[in-house]
Amino acid sequence: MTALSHPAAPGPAGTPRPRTGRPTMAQVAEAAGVSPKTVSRVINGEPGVVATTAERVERAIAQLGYRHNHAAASLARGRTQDTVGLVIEGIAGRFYAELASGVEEVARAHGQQLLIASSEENPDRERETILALASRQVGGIIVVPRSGDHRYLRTELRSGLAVVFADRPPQRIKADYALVDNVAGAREGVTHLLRQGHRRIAFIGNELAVATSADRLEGYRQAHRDAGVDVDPALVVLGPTDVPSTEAALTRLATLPDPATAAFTQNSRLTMGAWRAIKQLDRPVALVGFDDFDLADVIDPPVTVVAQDPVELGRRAMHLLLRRIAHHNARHHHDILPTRLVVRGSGEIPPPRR
Amino acid sequence: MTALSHPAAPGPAGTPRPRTGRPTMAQVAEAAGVSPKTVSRVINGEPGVVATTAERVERAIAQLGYRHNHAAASLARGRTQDTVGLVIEGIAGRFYAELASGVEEVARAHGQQLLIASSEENPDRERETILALASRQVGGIIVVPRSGDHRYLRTELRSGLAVVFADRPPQRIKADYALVDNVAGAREGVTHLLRQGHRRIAFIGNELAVATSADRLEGYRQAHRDAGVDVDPALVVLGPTDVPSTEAALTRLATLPDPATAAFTQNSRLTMGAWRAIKQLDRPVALVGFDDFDLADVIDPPVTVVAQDPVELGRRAMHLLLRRIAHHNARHHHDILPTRLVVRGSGEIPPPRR
DNA sequence: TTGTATGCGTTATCAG
DNA sequence: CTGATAACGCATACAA
Repeated sequence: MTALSHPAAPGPAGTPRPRTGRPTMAQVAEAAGVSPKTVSRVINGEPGVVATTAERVERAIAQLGYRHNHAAASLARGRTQDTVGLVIEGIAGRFYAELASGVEEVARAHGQQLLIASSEENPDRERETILALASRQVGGIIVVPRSGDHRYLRTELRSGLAVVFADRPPQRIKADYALVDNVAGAREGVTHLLRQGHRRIAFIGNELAVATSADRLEGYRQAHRDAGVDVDPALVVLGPTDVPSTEAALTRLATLPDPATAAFTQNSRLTMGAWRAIKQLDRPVALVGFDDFDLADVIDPPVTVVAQDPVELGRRAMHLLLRRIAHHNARHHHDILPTRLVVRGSGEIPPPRR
Repeated sequence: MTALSHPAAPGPAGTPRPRTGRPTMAQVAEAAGVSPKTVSRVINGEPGVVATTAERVERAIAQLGYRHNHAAASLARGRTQDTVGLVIEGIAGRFYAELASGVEEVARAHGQQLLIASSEENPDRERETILALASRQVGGIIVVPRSGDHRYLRTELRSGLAVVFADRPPQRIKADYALVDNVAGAREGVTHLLRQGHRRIAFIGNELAVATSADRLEGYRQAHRDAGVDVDPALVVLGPTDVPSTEAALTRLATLPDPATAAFTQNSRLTMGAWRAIKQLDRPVALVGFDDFDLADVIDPPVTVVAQDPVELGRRAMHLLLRRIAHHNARHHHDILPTRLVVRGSGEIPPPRR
């Protein structure tokens, strides 16, 4: 009676089946008549295995349906080497989608698997999500931050986690980041309106806690300063995040006793909301938005935008991350991408005569 | 001379520092003056730890900056219990974004961390991506499949991986899935055009290898059959995937000797492409698209669509996955979601008089 | 209520 | 070129 007759028999002889039902390296090794270490070598493409042996191992792998256990490997190695994480506010929205595809493109070109997780626009969840990713032994993380204080990352950074910020800079810690030039972009968009003669330009944006918001407002202010025009604080509205509330905000601003004759909106959702409100008004209001969107050129009136390149932003962030992973002690790098004013509509909306 | 004087000394005494620079449970235990098991209890919220001890442990955790090592835990446990994966073709596009947010919503409600990975519209990458996720010990995976043969998943399914298909059914294997009713939706949209009197309706879609495409074409055929109208194969175009190629296709179909007077498009990108082409024509062409999109109601002419609910689709898929994880041997479930015809534009475009 | 011993599946070290 | 052995950090029995 051989050992094979008693597969369930305990004792030092025999290779126990793993609890998960998946075959292990030890089983593959036994089937191929080699040691586990040799199987490991074949799987990881390490040199020093003769072709015939490798082939035997490959066959055993195929026959048993063996799958590499990444958790075990990463535990044994100390840290994962081929996975990076991306934490974004939400998967919805063209901007994040494009940013993610830029990250992915570069990640794949460098043999890295990308894992995306969402923080749901919630600072607490942001922290949880990042730590969840870190505890899964990713080699590095790209964060589009929501929160205003990233000191909670100090522990991770000290322990060697590579972290890069995208679209918004880190706050209260030092780290690599890639951004678009929000100040210059907003300044250019608002200057475009000022050049047309507008003097009462509304600004509609998010809360200032989000850095991009503050920067775009700063650009709006700079444009006014450059043109020698005072900003009326009553025309600056911070808070709307969806289409209906933006519609309401714009309608209010355009029907003030001394109304806004133009508006600058801070992202494409707000731009669409503002555009819808303008359509309902009897008086035309000029509009420039930050970030381009589908059909902006064919709606009537078409919308002039400050276009950014989210795909490129993602690529840059991933490059920064790769560099940080390779050189943990390198100096911090910052990438600032330019924006591009896309003027649409031949007949711009002029300000009313006084 | 105590052991502490020789921190680097080998031997059974002393707790070695981990290679990653991150503190381990053993270090926390030592700092708190308890055993590793007690630390484990505190971390996992297991009962049976007196408050004062727990507090000591918490303090040690905070001071050392301890982070749970998920890889080690998942190895020791045999399988991750709180992570699920979602594999989609690409993050870009409103449909996938909304689907993902539906999945995420339910995942979070059930304490599951969601990891998203993209297959880049490539069947080979789809397989790699799924296996990569599986090797990371996720508890289950939701797949929006691209490939036409999923037998490669048999190994994973046998070994206990929970897999659910979303938006498109599995092929050549049995598994849970959640879909929208593509046949009925397309039939309703095309019937809408037939009721207006159109007899030459173009169909523009993707390759038939993608199941949704075939189903929507079937709906198109059924609508014709129900109305007693023959389908002209020359009006069925499969292949365009981007806006320019769709524009070209529609322009060609609308300028045939016996031209199409209406078109049904299979997804929102194709709809936008068709709409742009129609704008350039001197003759009006009626349009109905599958899947709704931003601004479809305000462009001129507005676009009637067969709307689906991708968020709900994601929710359903996640529910199926949770059920499958809980009951690995349950019967397979299939969820078919209805679509909704959204008629837009008061003045529909009539077919030309003969 | 707390601790001890053992194993999870893989990789690294070093010997053959 | 290949194999034995010892970690890796945590969880699970079971014992105290």
